[in-house]
Amino acid sequence: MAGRPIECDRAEATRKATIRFWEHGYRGTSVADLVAETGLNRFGLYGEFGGKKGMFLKACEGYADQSRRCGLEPLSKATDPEKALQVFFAGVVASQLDEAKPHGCLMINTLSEGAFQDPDVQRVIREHFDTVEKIFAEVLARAVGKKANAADVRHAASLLLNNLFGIVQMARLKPGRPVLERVASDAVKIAVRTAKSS
Amino acid sequence: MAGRPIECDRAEATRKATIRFWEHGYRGTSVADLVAETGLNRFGLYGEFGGKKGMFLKACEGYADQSRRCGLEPLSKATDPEKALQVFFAGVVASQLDEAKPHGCLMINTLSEGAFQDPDVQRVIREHFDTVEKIFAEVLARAVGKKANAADVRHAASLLLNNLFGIVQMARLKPGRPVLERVASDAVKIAVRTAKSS
DNA sequence: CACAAAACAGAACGAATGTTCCGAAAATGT
DNA sequence: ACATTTTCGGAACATTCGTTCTGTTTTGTG
Repeated sequence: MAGRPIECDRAEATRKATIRFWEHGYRGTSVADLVAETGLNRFGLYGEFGGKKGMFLKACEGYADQSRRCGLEPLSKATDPEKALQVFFAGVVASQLDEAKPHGCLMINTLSEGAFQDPDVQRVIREHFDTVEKIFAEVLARAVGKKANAADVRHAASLLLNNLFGIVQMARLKPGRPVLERVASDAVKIAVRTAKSS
Repeated sequence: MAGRPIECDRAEATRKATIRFWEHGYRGTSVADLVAETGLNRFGLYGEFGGKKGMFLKACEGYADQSRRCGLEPLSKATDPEKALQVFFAGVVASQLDEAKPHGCLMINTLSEGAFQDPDVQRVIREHFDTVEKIFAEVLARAVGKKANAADVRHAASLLLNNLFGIVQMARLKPGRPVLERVASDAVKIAVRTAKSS
């Protein structure tokens, strides 16, 4: 039962790997890159994460978790739902324009990558966006009030998710901050209006 | 001036290569794949296209060209602009749901791939979406009529492009045809209304 | 202080990558 | 028919890929 204790800091390694995957994608990241970036050695990488794919899964799970904790939880707790949505989307735009971060969103990037074909990866991504859409719907319902129609709210949430996808992709073309901000702002206004009208 | 005549059909080879890149991306397509798919041999591939990147560029150019010819030209020529936009977006949805075609859109897929970092590739993609947005704006202006405000129209075109991006990404999650169709339909309605209101 | 257990560092693996090169085959011009 | 020119088919190239394996070092336990 004795033995050398592990050196690796799983959390920190996952964080580093996430950045790398986020910026270069699954295919664009080699195990050598991961070793260099995370400080792990191959032994640890395979022992603790089960290789490249395992590491990618952990990265995705962590990213989704963080996204929901930082972005979505404030939405659920907000007293002014529409305002909260505006803040959320403004945050998305700001995040996309932040040059210190990789471009795009790891979840959305992965949607159009080969890695999405993997069942485990697909599960994480789908689960994430299911949650996002669900929370959108919940917040929209609160914004509308008691007379909310469930179908309209669900549809408005789809619109919102659609625009979220759009904004992140659009940001890659660097159309300028005002354009993105107005698109984001309008997307929220329109979604709220859609959720109301039947 | 004599010599064996070339066997390769450039147009057909480009078409085949386009399918492959569209489905698997730049990174996910190897030269061996291209050789197998197009029927070209390596000699022809390098001689006629200048290698993998050259082939990808030709594929992108051809795809953009075809997209504009089939999707956008009807928009420009339409007598009923709003109806034409509806038809256009319905076509996009149908295309995304068509299981005979690869998923997504080569242009949009490439936006979030490493290949987008290449200046030549980036030029083709940007040019394409500039054109798309410009035609959206032109059609929206016609839908609004003489009293169209240029800034509003431009913004509405951004909204439309944003939703186009969204729909294509959203389709990967396979949310069901009705959802996509309603998102598409609403996106057009909203854009037209936005272009009108000042 | 040994002994065993675990992790480290990196060599080694076969397969796949994009590209280049070369002998064989084929078609044209004389 | 012959020589020349060009393509063909695939071998060969050096890298790089993800993964495995093998000594060596470091730790905890008896």
